[in-house]
Amino acid sequence: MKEFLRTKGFKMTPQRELIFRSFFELGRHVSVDELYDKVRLQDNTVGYSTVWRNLKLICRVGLAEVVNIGDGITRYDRVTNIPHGHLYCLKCKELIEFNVEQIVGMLAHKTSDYNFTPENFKIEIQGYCENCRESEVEVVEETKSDA
Amino acid sequence: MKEFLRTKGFKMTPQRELIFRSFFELGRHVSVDELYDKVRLQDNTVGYSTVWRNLKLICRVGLAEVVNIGDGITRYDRVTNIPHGHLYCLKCKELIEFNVEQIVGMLAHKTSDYNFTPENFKIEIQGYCENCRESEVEVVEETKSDA
DNA sequence: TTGAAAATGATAATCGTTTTCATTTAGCGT
DNA sequence: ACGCTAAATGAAAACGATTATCATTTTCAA
Ligand SMILES: [Mn+2]
Ligand SMILES: [Mn+2]
Ligand SMILES: [Zn+2]
Ligand SMILES: [Zn+2]
Repeated sequence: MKEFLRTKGFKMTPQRELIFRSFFELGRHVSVDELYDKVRLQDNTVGYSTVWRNLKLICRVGLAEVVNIGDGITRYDRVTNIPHGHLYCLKCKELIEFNVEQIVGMLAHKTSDYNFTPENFKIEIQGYCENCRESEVEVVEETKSDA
Repeated sequence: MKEFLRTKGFKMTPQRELIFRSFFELGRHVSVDELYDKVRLQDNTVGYSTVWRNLKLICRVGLAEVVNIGDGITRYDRVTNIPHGHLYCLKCKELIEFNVEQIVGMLAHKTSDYNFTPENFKIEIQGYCENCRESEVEVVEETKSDA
């Protein structure tokens, strides 16, 4: 990792190493606060700015990307070899990942119609998960009588 | 429109009427500030809060939905009969719409594997438009500094 | 070893969003 | 038409996540 960063022109530091390691341990959909908390468990001198900046760095070197589920909190998702989209449950806030390899392929083809060069694809579906499905109907019904 | 809102339990006001009309005149990807500016051209007594609240109302009654292109500004897009995705140019910030009717169909089918009930689909592709394609490489090199 | 460039940490600034609250208004029932 | 109540408004402040600032420390290549 140190070498990987060096070739990209960045230096390695103890804080950076801890932050990177902690991020990959957390794995998915990591917010700055979450990562900060995890990092502080091992070293409570690391600053918030440092965590934030390194999270951006992880993105810049292509190891993660931003995922925004609409709750106002920026989360960072490690980049996987297989592209995935997100199913976001509006009720329990669960975030399910699903394979979008084929769909990305089709989208990539579609963008060529616009002479557009894609860099990344975001496919996010909001709705209701298996468990929250029933209560969805109730909510809709309530909204009616509400009005 | 007045009747439409009344059936949903909302009142009509001169401000609301102006805001709704202005929103649909602007059409696509409208930020609060943009709408506020447009509204103020016709009535410079309308408050920012009122514009913001009515934009939310337009969403609540199903006439618009939030679109987030990652620049930190929430935009509101009128709901169209045909679902569309967005091509967002990372350089010139252009926002191109494209048809995703077929893809949404496939995604809807895919979600059933997860017993997930979709409510809405967000398909956003970041990249470089025709005009900005060449300078893409340079940009990546430049983006490497503190804060 | 050493100097330039980068990184850090504390803090403050920024900025879009949301809330608060006193006041006004819409529109229903009478 | 009138009065009432819930909704809507507008000014301002609160909020909160993100980003910038800056003095200090650290890395690493020469
Ligand atoms: Mn993910
Ligand atoms: Mn659009
Ligand atoms: Zn759920
Ligand atoms: Zn462009």
